[in-house]
Amino acid sequence: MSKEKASLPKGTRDFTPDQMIRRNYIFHTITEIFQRYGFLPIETPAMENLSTLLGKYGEEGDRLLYKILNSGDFLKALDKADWKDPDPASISMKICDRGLRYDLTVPFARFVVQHRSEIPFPFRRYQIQPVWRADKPQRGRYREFYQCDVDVVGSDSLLNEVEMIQIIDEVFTGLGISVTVKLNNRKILAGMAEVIEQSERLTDITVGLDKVQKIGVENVKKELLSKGIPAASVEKLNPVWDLRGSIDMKLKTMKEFLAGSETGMQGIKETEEVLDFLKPLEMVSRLEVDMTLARGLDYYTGAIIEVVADDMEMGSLCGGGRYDNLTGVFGMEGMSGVGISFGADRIYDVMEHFSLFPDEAVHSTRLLFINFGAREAAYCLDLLKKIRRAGIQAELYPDAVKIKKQMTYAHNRGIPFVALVGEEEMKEGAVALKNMATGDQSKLSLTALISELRR
RNA sequence: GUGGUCGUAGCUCAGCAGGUUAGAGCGCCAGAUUGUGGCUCUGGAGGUCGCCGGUUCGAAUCCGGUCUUCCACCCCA
Repeated sequence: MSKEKASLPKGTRDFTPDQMIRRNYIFHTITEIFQRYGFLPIETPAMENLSTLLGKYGEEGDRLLYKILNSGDFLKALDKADWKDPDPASISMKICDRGLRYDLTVPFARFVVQHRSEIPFPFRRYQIQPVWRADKPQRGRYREFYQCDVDVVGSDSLLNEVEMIQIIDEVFTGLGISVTVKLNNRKILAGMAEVIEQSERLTDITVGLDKVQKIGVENVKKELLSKGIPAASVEKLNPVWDLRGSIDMKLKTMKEFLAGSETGMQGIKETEEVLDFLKPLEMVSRLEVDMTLARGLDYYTGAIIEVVADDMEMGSLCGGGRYDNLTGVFGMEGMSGVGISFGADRIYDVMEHFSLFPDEAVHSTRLLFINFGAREAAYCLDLLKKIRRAGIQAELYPDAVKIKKQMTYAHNRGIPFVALVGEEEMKEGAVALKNMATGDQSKLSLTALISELRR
């Protein structure tokens, strides 16, 4: 019989207890802040109907969706043409009705529409769950990863954008990560496309703009030209490349640039308003207005936000923005929302890189009882019950193996105290307590032991 | 999805112009110490050299494929 080799699908990972304790530290920090801002938790299924997911993330996004093969005889759905001249895209649509969720925002929009009668608007929810993308794995890029989302739907107020940025600031200062928060507005990008008379090429332009820091202005210009955007239009963008200096200076230049675009000016106005609210709030993280920040997701319509770690190449740690009509595709118009999403796995990698995890995060068993045999073990069980009731994390070694082995186990697990209760201690009604750090050992009564460990 | 890269003991890695029984450190197990971990000493176990196929008298070493890792592009948390 051939043995199966233990392995995992590409891009997925197990988490060891050590890692889970650290991951939970991140989740707890984030959850606590979400709750403090009055957000309510929800969960949605790992799989959604494929129709819910398709078309929401752009062409690239559709490619990265994991599709689930239908149960039963899924081949029935195919006709002769499919067999003769197979087209993977159309075939997959016929044999897959469901897919794994790609993010938490679209399922949330679906949730809102479906539960509209039960939800008090504006609805503030948070959601921490894994998502799946069929991307090629790299550092900071996994096929299964956790997102931590907060969204407000049913409110146009820019106060929501302000709160999102506050939450970002609190989360990252809470975790001790130094970040830069980048802010832009889709309306500004749309205005730019308008001003250079290339509105219909908005996506190409934003994708190009997004690459400026990475490949440089000249290469971006080349790319735009190669995509068929006229040289005259590309040249008109020059003021955007040259943006320098303070936020106010950038906005001033952009106002002149966008003067002819109503949409663009609206974007500027919104951005200024958010910044005005933020000003007296004194953020810890650096806030930047970045006119080249694009964000790929198609559904953003207003503010767009991205957070990157300082002094480390790690993509974005958090991203989000305003989407005016996500629920519209599910038949519920006029419902605007803003939301952000924290990438827990990237946050973990950054914290690991900078050694930002506190030691106290590892809180496990404090006292181990050595097992001397059935009679002694039964006696220890009774002591354990009282010790646990006193709130002390304690356990009994399950097998009556050599003391040395049991001591080694305690040592390897970092358990600070060991209790030895053999025949002699049972007779005396005492417990021999050994402090593993100092090596000191003394005989104590149960109450003395409890008060010792409580310190 | 395109291009490249890595893969030897549980871990980190050495070995490789093809040639007897594939090594080290750490870890693990046992003993020195039959009611005591960490330190020390002694001994031991553990490898289809990612997987499949090819070239060769002979392959960990060369070639092809495949899977995995990491990287660039694309895109993104």
